[in-house]
Amino acid sequence: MAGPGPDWDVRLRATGLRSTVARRAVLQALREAGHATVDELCVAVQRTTPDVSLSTIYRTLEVLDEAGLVTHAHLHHGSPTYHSVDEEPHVHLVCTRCGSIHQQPIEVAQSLAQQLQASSGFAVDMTHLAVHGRCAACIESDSDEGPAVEPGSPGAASTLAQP
Amino acid sequence: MAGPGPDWDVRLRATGLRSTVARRAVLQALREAGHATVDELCVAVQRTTPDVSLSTIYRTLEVLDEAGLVTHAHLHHGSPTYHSVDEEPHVHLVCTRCGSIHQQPIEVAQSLAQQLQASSGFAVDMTHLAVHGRCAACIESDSDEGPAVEPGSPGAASTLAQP
DNA sequence: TTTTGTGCAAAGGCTTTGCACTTTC
DNA sequence: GAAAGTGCAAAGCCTTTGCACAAAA
Repeated sequence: MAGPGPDWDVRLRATGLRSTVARRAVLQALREAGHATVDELCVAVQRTTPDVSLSTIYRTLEVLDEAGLVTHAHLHHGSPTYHSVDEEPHVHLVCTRCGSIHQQPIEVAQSLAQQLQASSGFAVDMTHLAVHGRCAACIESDSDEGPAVEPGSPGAASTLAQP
Repeated sequence: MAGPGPDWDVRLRATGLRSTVARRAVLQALREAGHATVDELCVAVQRTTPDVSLSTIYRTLEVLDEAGLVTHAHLHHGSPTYHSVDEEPHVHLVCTRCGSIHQQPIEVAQSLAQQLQASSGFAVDMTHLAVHGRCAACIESDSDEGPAVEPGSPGAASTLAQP
C-alpha cells in the first residue's frame, strides 16, 4: 500500500494546486510515515529535501488538508496529527496514560455514526475520530500498582476518570 | 442541577486540596457555564472574583482535573474545554464547519465503548470523547450551495471529507 | 507556624505572517 | 511573464515557570 512515488503531480493538479518540490515531498513523507505531527513530518521531509522550511510545511499541510489530500486528527494536546488519505481509514485509540496510539478499522464506530446520523443528522468524520481512554496494558499495570481509580465509580457507567 | 453554591469546601478537602477563593470561584463558574475554555473561564471567574490571575486559573484547572473535580475534552484545535463533573456525562459533537457543539448522552457511544473493550481491552473515557463532523444545518446549507462533498462517496462508508 | 496556593512578570514553545525571491505553468 | 509558492526572520499567541508574598490548616 505504500509504493514508491504515486502520481502526486496528477493528484495535486487535479485539485487546482501546483506541483512543487515541497508538496510532493510532504505527501511522500506522510505516505511513508502513515501518520505524523508537524515536527515529525519536518524531520522526515528534510531527510530527503533539506531545503524545505518549517513554515512551508505548515502552509503545505494546511493547503493539502483543504484539498483533501491529507487528513488530520487531534490525538494529543496541542498539535494535530496528519494522515495520508491513502491509508485505510481508521479510528484512533489514544491512551491518556502512556500516550500510545492504536488503530481500529472504522467499522467499530459505524453504529455510533449511524445513531448520530439518525438522531441528530450529524455526519461523523471518522478519520478525524480520536477516542481517548486507557489501553489494556495500562489498565493491567494500574490494578497491579493498586487501582488509582475505582473501576465502578457511582453514577457514570463507562465513564473513566483521569488517573 | 445548577444550584447556587454547593459544598465546594467539602469536596475540595475530600480530595486533599485546600479550599481557596480561586478554586471555589473556578468550580462555581464552570458549574454555571457548563463547559468553557480557559479564557472563557477566566472572564467568568473575574466577573465575580477579579483578582484571580490567569496563571492561577491554569494551575487550578490542572489540579482540579487531576483531582477529578473537573474534566476536559479537546473540542477545538488548541485549548481544551473544561466541564463541571456535576453535569450529566455526555459526548460532544463538534461541527468542523460552523464550530457548533452539540451534546449527546453517552449512551450513543455505549456500543462503541463495548466493542473496543471487547476487541482491544481499551476503556473509553466517554466524557473526553469529541466527535467531529458536520452538523445537520451545515449539511443542509452545503447542499443548497452545491454539495461540497458527495454524501455517499465510494469506498469509505461514513467517512466525511473536509470542505 | 508550617505548608500550600497565588500574583506578577518573564520566559518558552509552537504557529503564523510579511516580504523579497524563486518556481511553476 | 504572470501567478503561485517558498525561505527567512520577526511577530504573535497561548501556556508555563520562578519567586516573593499571602492565605489556609
